[in-house]
Amino acid sequence: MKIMNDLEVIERGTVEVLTEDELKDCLKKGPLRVKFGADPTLPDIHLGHTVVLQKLKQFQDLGHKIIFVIGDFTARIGDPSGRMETRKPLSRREVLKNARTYQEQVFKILDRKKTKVVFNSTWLARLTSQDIFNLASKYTVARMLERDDFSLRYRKEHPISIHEFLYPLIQGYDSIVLRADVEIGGTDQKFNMLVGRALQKEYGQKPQVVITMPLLEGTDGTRKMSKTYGNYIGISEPPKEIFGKLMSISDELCLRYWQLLTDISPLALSKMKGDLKKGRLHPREAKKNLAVRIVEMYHGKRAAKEAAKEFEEVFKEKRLPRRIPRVEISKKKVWIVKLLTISKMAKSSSEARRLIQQGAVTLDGERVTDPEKELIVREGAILKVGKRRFVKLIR
RNA sequence: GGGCGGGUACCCAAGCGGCCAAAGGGAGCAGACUGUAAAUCUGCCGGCGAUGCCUUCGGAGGUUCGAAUCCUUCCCCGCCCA
Repeated sequence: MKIMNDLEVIERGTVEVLTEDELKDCLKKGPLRVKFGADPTLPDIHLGHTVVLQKLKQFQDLGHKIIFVIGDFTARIGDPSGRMETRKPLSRREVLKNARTYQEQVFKILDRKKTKVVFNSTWLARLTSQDIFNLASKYTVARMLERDDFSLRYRKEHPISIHEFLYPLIQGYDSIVLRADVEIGGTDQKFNMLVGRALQKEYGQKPQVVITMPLLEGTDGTRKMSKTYGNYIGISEPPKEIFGKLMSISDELCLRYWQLLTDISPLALSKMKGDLKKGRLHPREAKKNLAVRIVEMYHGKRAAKEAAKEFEEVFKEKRLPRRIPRVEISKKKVWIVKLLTISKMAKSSSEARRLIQQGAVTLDGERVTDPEKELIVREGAILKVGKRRFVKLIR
């Protein structure tokens, strides 16, 4: 009975479990070793990562052991998953720095006490070329080319480097070393994780159960959330930012975010769906609740409340934000274009001119339309560019 | 080793002697509309105190009144044959 219940919790929200039967068997045998790997290629983890992390948390709550593999070695090879081109290799220093912030952030979700953190360079850096050849002999080029991203690149005559073929093998080797019972990752990791399974078999181990989680769409609603696309929300961003970004997602995304990013029960979710459909709940409210909930998760109740309040004030009541960056102006008279560039509101004076011409600039609520305008700086004057960027002028 | 095709702005991609700061698309930014929605529409989208000037089309030279476009050379990339 307990097993059936655990199974239900584990499977909720997953895309695939390979295979369910194996998972059941494993559950019978007691606590599982659940592997989760992350290559510290970028310093911040964003909401997209949290989908998998929350699943891991559920495993922890059920009493299983999480092995968090920091791919300090693999990061330097570069995961080819979903890529149309080879990744640029990272320096050892960058990787280590990223790894540190990763850990900090990951434990906002995971229970530190129930997590074992390992660095895969510990064993991977020690492999001899002999070991690597041996490993490489366990898999074939044809099977590698089955992979979507590889075959696409191959067909399009884009380069594929040999080391990219090695990547899945190396990652799979982690599973062998760790004797993983289960590995969890996004759907983009399916291939790599399956290679791990195949290799475990080759090395005489019981193959790991592979669980894939959906990839979260970014704030643009189409592509997966990723820093390179600039459509991400980092969990370490200021509450105000997280709140604002969440408020500007589309209504369709809102429900998806509820489902994947919060611990909302299936029941509550379907109720919300119904309410939205029947007009009992305004989409904006649903979004606001979501924003509050998520900020709460990473910054606490108070921050969430404040962010919500300020949001209302600035955008609904058109009031000024609480904290406005100050810029000191020494001269009494300033050319507007200069003012915009020195206050970093515009990257170049060409851009400053453009913004003025497009009517994006106001000073104390008054629109500035003349790019040649010389203005007298009033202490505490508010310069606004676009809808949300403010600066206070100080003498 | 041989043959072929390429390197253009943040990305994709046209242009192949002047009309090119360089078509088109995407991203981004701004404005309108709104719920800071999304979608849509419009504009902008190298730099410069700026009706002009300066720097860009892989690098360096050259031809020409004039080069992203032609020539030489170098670097880089892909494919095919071996």
